[in-house]
Amino acid sequence: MAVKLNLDKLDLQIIQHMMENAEVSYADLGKKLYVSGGTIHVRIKKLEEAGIVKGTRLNADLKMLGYDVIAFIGIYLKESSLYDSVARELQKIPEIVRLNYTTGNYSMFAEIVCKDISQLRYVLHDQLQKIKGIERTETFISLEESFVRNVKVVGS
Amino acid sequence: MAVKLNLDKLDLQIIQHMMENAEVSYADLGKKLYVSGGTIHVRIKKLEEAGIVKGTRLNADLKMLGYDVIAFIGIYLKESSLYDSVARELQKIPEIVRLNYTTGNYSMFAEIVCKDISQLRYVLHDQLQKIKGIERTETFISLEESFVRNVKVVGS
DNA sequence: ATTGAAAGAGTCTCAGT
DNA sequence: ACTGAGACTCTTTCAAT
Repeated sequence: MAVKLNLDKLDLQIIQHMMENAEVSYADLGKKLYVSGGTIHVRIKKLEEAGIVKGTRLNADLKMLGYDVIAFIGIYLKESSLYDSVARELQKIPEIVRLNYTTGNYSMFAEIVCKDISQLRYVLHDQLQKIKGIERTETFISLEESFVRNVKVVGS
Repeated sequence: MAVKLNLDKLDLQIIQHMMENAEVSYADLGKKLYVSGGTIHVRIKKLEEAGIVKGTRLNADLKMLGYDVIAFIGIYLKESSLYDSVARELQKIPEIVRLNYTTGNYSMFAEIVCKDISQLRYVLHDQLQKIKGIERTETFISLEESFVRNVKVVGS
C-alpha cells in the first residue's frame, strides 16, 4: 500500500505547495523552487503516473452554500461482522461524507454535513435508526472548526 | 456567515463537478451541462468573487507518501474556557490536521495523520500530555477508510 | 534529470445578440 | 445572461545538454 518511491525534496515541495493552491503556473512554482517550469512539469507527470497525485479539486465554501452543520457520529454495532453491510447502507445517505472503521469505543466513525439541525435530526433519527446492525450512536456537533489543513510532507 | 446568494442549478452543477475533478476544461464542462465554455467561465468568476469558490487543491495520496495512520482524538478539557489556548497549542503540532470544538462527551475533537504508530504514540504521549488544560484524551485509530466524498449540493 | 523554445490547448476578454 | 472569436497565457512536447 505505502509504496516507497524515490521522492526527493523537490517532489515533496511541489506536493506541499499545490495541496494548498493548485492554481499556480509551472513557471511560477519553478521560480519559487529554483528550477525551470519544465522540471515542475516532468515531476508532476511522474507523480501522476505513480498514482501519488490524482488531479485537482475545487475548494468550495460549504457554509456559504448553506451547509452550516458538521457533526461527527460514533457508531456502535451489534456485531462487528456487520461492518460491511452497515457501511453500504451509510453510503446511500448523501449527507454522510466520510466513514472510518476504528479502534476504541465505537465500531465506526462517520462525518456528516447538513444544511441545518433539522436535517441532521432527520438523518440521525429517521435514517440511521432504520439501518439493521446499528446498536446506537453518539453525535458530536461541531460548534466551531478551529482549523483544517494538510499534513506537512516536507520540512520548509 | 451563510450568505444566501442567487445560485441557480448551473452554479451548483459546476461546483459539484469540479469538487470531484477540477481539471476539466470549461469547454468540456460546458458541453456536459449544455452551455458554452464562456458561460462556465463567467459563472466560476462570479463564484470566486463571491468567495464561494477558493481555488483548487492538489489531491495527493497520503498513504503512498508514507502517511499510513489516521486517528481521531476526543479531548476532555479541565475547563471549557481553556479552548482557545489549547487550540493554539494543538495548531503547533503539524500532525494534527483538523480541530473542532464540539458538543457532547468531548470538548474538542481532533484528527491526526502520522507516518506510523510510533509517531502517533509520540504525539499523543509526549506532546499532548504537555499541553496545560487537557484533562485526558481518547484515541480512535482508523483501521480502514470506507469512503470520503463531497456533500451533494445539487440533485442530478 | 534539467532546460528552453516551439506547438498545442485552455483561459480570459469583449463585442454582438 | 449567453455566445463565439481573438488575444493571451499555460501546458506539453522535444531536441540539446
